[in-house]
Amino acid sequence: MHPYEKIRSEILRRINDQTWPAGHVLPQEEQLAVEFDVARGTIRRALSSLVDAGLIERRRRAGTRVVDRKSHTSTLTIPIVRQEIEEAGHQYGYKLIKAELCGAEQDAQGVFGSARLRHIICLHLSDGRPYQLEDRLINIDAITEAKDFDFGTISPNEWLIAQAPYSSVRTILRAEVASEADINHLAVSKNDPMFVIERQTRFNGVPITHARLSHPASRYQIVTETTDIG
Amino acid sequence: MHPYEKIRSEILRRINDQTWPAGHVLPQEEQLAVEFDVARGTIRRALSSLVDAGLIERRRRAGTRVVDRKSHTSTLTIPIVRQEIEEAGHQYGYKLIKAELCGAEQDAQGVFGSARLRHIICLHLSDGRPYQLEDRLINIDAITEAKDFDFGTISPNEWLIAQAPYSSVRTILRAEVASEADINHLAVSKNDPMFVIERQTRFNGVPITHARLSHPASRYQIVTETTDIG
DNA sequence: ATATCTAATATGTATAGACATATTATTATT
DNA sequence: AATAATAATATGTCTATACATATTAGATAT
Repeated sequence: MHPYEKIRSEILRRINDQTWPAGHVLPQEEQLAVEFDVARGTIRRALSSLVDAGLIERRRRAGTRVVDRKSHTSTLTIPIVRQEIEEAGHQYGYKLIKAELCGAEQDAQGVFGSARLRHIICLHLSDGRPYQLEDRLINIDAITEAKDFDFGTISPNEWLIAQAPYSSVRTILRAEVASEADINHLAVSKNDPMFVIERQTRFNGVPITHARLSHPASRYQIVTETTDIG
Repeated sequence: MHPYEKIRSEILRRINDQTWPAGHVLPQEEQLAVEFDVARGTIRRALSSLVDAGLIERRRRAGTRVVDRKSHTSTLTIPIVRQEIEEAGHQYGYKLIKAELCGAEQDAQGVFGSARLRHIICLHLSDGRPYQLEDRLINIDAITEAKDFDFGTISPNEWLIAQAPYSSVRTILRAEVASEADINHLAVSKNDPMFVIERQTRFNGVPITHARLSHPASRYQIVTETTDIG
């Protein structure tokens, strides 16, 4: 165990046992460096990982204080669907349903402005069973190669991640009742609940793509686990 | 803009425009330090934030390589429910439905072993309207104060976060059809979809609490946005 | 060929000192 | 009493150097 890890553990202990309760201002770096008999840089290393973990906040001149935790944060990882299915040990299948050019009329949220779009609907299968219905818009003014690409065998999901860089992603998670399209393609019934992921990516502010990914609720859930920094 | 930020941007640019495609091994720290005319520490600062962003991977002796992105990661923040409601500008309300001692029989997942438990069911309201139904088990062998605490006015959610430290959290997100309890307390109908958050916290490996938080799907969704490190 | 030991090496950690900068607290001015 | 200028200060960044360590590539032995 490195010195910075030992120091981090000790500080964590003091936060957890309320020696340093929420709102408490910690001793400054120089003082901690003296206490633990290390260089200031080592103290900074320990503290910065506690900042990342959301346990403390630091501000110049004001110092370091223990955060009053009002939320749980964890890292949400949404793999590309083929990967997800294959890692679960199943056979991945893909079917293109529709791929046509369109304009702003399909863009219900109006995020793409006046850009020309391609509208793609496709189905991802796990062991031949419908797993995810993908309904996607791609900005072909930004990704010109998307205009004529044949999505018959490669899904837009996969193609885009290899092709188009993105710098920011907005993800919405929600439950919905099965739509007409869901019922038609995902082998679900009227009134069945769906787990829907909506995702929008941008590159340097320019909207690249918007996707609605719907799953039968009975066959889908998202699990996240925080890493324990004892 | 600090030197390390400029360097990070430049490296990011090279990754995005495929100068350094997925799998490519970057020049080593010393070489980058010469190229950008900075100290090695500054290069490390730039690279480590790209590691955090999931864009590169580093291994001793093997070097630094561009990750083949197979997933989108973002930070999921689940605030405590009172905070969530009040920040949306609504009036928070709380109602205890049930709070009794029990044993392992209520622990469907069997995570608590033979620990004694307290089983609490309560309702969170937004402007008087049912918002979230909380069904929780607390390990009273680990949190002894929970045995006799009166949850009549303070919700276990809030009480626990102030009381009990946790070091790891497992969160499951899923869609379900309304259960009997949901229908009884959340003003939803049979067949209505629910958005369910299941959360289990541990402290140094000991299970502290398990909660099932259900919301009417029509009134709830989770939004996450990655920060753009252009 | 296969397994094991050995050396090379890129990243990881720690130190110590200098300077930068946001933010707060104090003082001076209106 | 409110506002603006000024000084103090804790954190943030950068440098330069030394040593540690995981991992790999090559040499050696089985």
